[in-house]
This record gives sequence, C-alpha cells and structure tokens, in this order.
Amino acid sequence: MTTSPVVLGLSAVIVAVTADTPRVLVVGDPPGVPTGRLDPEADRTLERSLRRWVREQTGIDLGYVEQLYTLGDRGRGALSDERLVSVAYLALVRERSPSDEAPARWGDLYDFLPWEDFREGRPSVIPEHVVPALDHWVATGTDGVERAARRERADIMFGQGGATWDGERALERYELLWEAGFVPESGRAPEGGEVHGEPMTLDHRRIVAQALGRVRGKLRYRPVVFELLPETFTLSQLQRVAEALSGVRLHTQNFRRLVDRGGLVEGTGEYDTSTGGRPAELYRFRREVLRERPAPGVGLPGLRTSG
Amino acid sequence: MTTSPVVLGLSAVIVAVTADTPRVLVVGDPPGVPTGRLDPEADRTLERSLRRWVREQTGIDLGYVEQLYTLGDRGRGALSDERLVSVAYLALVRERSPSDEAPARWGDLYDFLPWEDFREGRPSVIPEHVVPALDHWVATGTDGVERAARRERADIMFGQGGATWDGERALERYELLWEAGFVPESGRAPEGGEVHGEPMTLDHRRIVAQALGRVRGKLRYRPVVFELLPETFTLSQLQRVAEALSGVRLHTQNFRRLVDRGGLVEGTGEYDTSTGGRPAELYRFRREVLRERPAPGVGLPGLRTSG
DNA sequence: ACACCTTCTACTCAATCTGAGCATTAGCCA
DNA sequence: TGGCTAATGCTCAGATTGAGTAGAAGGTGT
Repeated sequence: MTTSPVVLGLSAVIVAVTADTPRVLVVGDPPGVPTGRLDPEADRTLERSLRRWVREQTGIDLGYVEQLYTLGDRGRGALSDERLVSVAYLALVRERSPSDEAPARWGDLYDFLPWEDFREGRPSVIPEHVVPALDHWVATGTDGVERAARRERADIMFGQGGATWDGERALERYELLWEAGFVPESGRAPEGGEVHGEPMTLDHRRIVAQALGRVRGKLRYRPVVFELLPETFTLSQLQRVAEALSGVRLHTQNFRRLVDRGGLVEGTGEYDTSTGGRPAELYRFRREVLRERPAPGVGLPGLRTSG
Repeated sequence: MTTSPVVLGLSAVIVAVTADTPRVLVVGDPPGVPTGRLDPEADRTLERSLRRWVREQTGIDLGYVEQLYTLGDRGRGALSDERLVSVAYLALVRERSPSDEAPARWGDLYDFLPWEDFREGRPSVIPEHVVPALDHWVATGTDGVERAARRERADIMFGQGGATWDGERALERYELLWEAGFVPESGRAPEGGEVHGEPMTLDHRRIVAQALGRVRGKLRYRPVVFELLPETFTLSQLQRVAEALSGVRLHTQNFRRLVDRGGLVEGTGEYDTSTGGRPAELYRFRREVLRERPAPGVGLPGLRTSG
C-alpha cells in the first residue's frame, strides 16, 4: 500500500487598486488566482518559491507579501492520487499590466464578491438574493434550536436584525453562503438557479474572500494602504483606496483629520491641479509613525471596544 | 533523480491560563510543542488530523482552534531527505492535566519568552541583557544606513527611544532576537554565552511567540478570553487572564467598566466569597454581544488610531 | 471678466470614550 | 468591634469621534 504523496501548492491573491476599483489578478477560465507548486529541491523558502513563479508566470515582482491560510481538505485539486495542500498568500502591488504573453488579467474583486461592497449603500444583491436564500436556509434547519442558531449567524454576518455589518468578516460571510448553497462552488445548485457573483475555480473564491477580510483588518492598524499607492498621493486618492478596500464610504473631513493629525502622512508642498476642483496637496507616507504609534492605520469607523 | 518528498507536519500551541500564569503544553527535552503528521489517506482535513492526534498524544480534546502559520523553510526537521512543511495551530483550552501516561506537561509561557511579561513593569531581562545585545547588534551593522535601520527596528520592537511597546509584536521581537544572535536556536552562540528564556526545540519558540502575538491581538476584538475561563467567573478572574496574556497590568475599575457596560458580560446574581475581601459577583459571557457589536473584545489600552 | 461648479481644506461642536484617581461596600479575622 | 482585603461605585479632565458648516482655490462657459 502506497500512501498518496503530499503535494504543496502555493496560491497568490495579488491585489491592486485602480482609482475606485479593488482588483485581483486572475488566470484561466473559470478564473482562479495564480497557483504554483513548491519545488522541494530548489526553493529554499515558501515565500521565495511564490515570488519566483509569480514572476515567471505573470512578470510581476511582488512587494508586500503575507501568508493567509493553508488549505488541506481532501478532495481539493485535480488529481485524486495525491493530497494537495495549498498555502495561500496575500500580496499587495501597485497596479501594472501583467506581461503581455502572460495569461493573467486583473479582475474586479467585487465582481466575485458583490455582497461585500457597501460604498453605494447596501448592495442590492443582499436584499434581493442573499437574504431570501438565507431565509430559506434558516427555515430548513432541522429543529428550532438549529434554526435559531442559523438565524443569528445570518443576521450577524449580513448586519440584519440590529446587528452591525463588519467588513472584516468577508470569509465568514462566504462560508455562510457556501453552506447555504448560494455559491455554485459548493457543488449544490444555487437557490433559484441564479448565480450571483462570478464563481472561481475550486476554492479560490474562498481564498479571495479571506484575503479581502485580511486586508480590511490590516488597514486599521498597519499602514498597508501605502503599498497600493505611488510615492506621493493626494488625500482623496488615499481615501478612495481605503474606501475601495474597506467597502464603505468615509467622512472626508474626518478621514483627513485622522491620517494627517495622526501623523500617518505629511504634505510635500506640491500640488495636483488635475482634481477638477481646488488643487490637492500631494502627501507622502510618514515612516516615523511606526516609531510613534503601536498600531498605525487609516481611520476606519466602527471599532468600538464598548457600547 | 528523485525529488525529496514533502511531508506535512502539524504543530499545536495549546494555551491555558492558571490563575496568573499563561501556560503552554510542551513535550520532550528540549521542550517543544506537540507535533504530528498528516496522514494523507486517513485525515479528511488538517484540523481534524490535529484534533485527533492531540487527543491521542495528550488526552486533551481541543476546543477553540485556529490556524497560525505554515513553516516551510528548507532544513527544518530531522531528516534531510524529506521536506518538512508544518502547519502550526493555536488552541485555547481550560487548563486540565494531560493524561498521566502522556509525556506532555504545562510550561510557563513567559519562561520561554521572559521579555514579553510587563505585568511587573519592564522585565529586568530587557535592560540587563536584551538591550546590550541589541546595542551590539546595531553597532555591528556594516554601514551607517544599516546601523540606523537596526537602531530603529530595535527601538520600535522593545519600546525604546520614545517608541511605545506593542504587546502584539511578540513574533517580530523574537525574530529580531534571533537575528541578533540572542537565542541559541539561531545556531549562533548567544551574546555573552548566557541564555535568557528557556530554549525550545527547532523553531518551536518562534511558533510560541507567534501564538502569543496572535492571542494578544485577538483579545482586543474577539471574545477569546472566555475560552480560557469557566462558565461563570468573577471580573477579577477575567482581568487576571486578560493581564496574563496581554502581559500588562490593567486599571481594574476601567476594565470592569469596559467589559460590563460594553455588554461583554452579565452578572449572575451569585457571589464568590472566597476572594479574601468583599465577595465578587459571578459573571457569564453575554453571547448577544456578538450581535450587537462588530468587534467585541476585552478593553486593552494602547490602540489609538491617531495621536 | 464674471458667475458658477467642483473639490480641497479649515473649523466648530456635541457626544462619547479613555485614563486616572477617590470613595464606599462587604466579608473575614483577630 | 476595628482593621484588613478585595470588589464595586462614582467623578472628572482630556482626548477622540461623528457630523456638519463654511471658506479657499482651481477650472469652465458665457
């Protein structure tokens, strides 16, 4: 009896923001995030391996990279006689085109997860399709206890029934929708036969959801936005990137107060006159803030430890 | 030429808190965290595999489990003809003894990472040994630029030179000490030949440091403390657990205000008279808070988005 | 040149939260 | 009963947050 060999895959959720749109690099059809395999002989570390084959596959040199999660459920992957365990990474880059011959392209992140974008208010897919599907899922619980638990979970995840919507829980929302049979990746036909949000191959949409949740969390307490911005930028640009990722609109004046008086950025004295209104001062990231504050991030609302 | 096979290891940092002491379950000598291997045939998911062999090895049924990190650098592990990739997990349990025949025991987490415990003020190991070692490391930078960068990093990590100490950066601190040759696990003889903090096998102390950082972060915005407490508890008990993990002392009155008025706990009307002073009311975790607040956690100081 | 539009930027203000301290309560023990 | 200890209640100033008003500085079209 031979045991099935373990194969180590590496996946990269490569995120950029163009103007108002958060983007993720995808390959193939149905789309998936770029994927490679660890060469146990050649690659000294997992992250090096990742950077190497992302460069080879897409021509992109990754900057900021962090590990997201390791997926190892049986039955993932194509071949059945091997056990595919994948380490997923999150990478943030300033957008640029993948090299022409590369089969990679930028997709709109919210095309895959349309229920995550609250910038224009609650996205219509929620009341129109998510909520009915969840109601059905709740109703099909085996007993009252399970139905109550399902109701609570659904409410919390989508900010129903008095609960507040929490952008960082993107993964939990996706997993809930999976369980509720709302996403075709689950193998069950979606409620009503309609598909909402573009599916991805295998469990890749789950990974993207997790990446989104992670970025949103990080935004608060680490200056990761600047990985997505040029050296200098206007406060509007900064705000739009923060909004694109967090999925909510921010109060402009307060946002600027927070990043400016919070020491996160400093003015350069130069101006961008192409704003369409009053010229905007160009700012740059203030590295010293790392020394001054334990958890510097852009000011996002909704983190109250009490009340 | 045969490629070296990938072997998937699973490690568990199992944390409990007894009275004032955060504990971690260790095995062997030098101590390490419990470790198993994925059976690609038998184990359906990584987490199931983990729970199974932890139960087998230690008799402990894990409750709260979350994935920490996946380590895959070449040269880890004992055998050289295989590539060991390990997925590390964090588990929180209410303390109980490992089954007698099991070779596992509870160790004091701060015995391994003594520079992380600020409850009695800055631990003496920092001024006496860490700072001199880091000063030496800074001084041995190749040029002025590198020395300045090292100085800044050292200052930020240990709250020197105007920087504020951030408990959540336990991993970064450990990595810094590794680079500085302060920990024997790095393979270099520690500065001065003295060893501070009990070493662990392989890279296990690194994993424990990461686990500590993760718990400290989670404490803020998820009600994980309750995984470590009995069903009902006094607010002092709650505070002591929070302090043990966060590594800092908290202002009692403010702490109680935050958890109580923040809706995290509710009184039971019963009292514990064994306090040595005025009897303390027994509280329980208020599950409803999950619905009411997006990020419920115990009130820890020091998270300021500005200023 | 002028009104007008747009966006950026500067302030204000009330509500709330935070950090710190003082004071009181309620068992236990000699 | 007085003194000890730990729990609990309350106050207060300073900082932060959320929301809004208003002015500044460009462009555009007549």
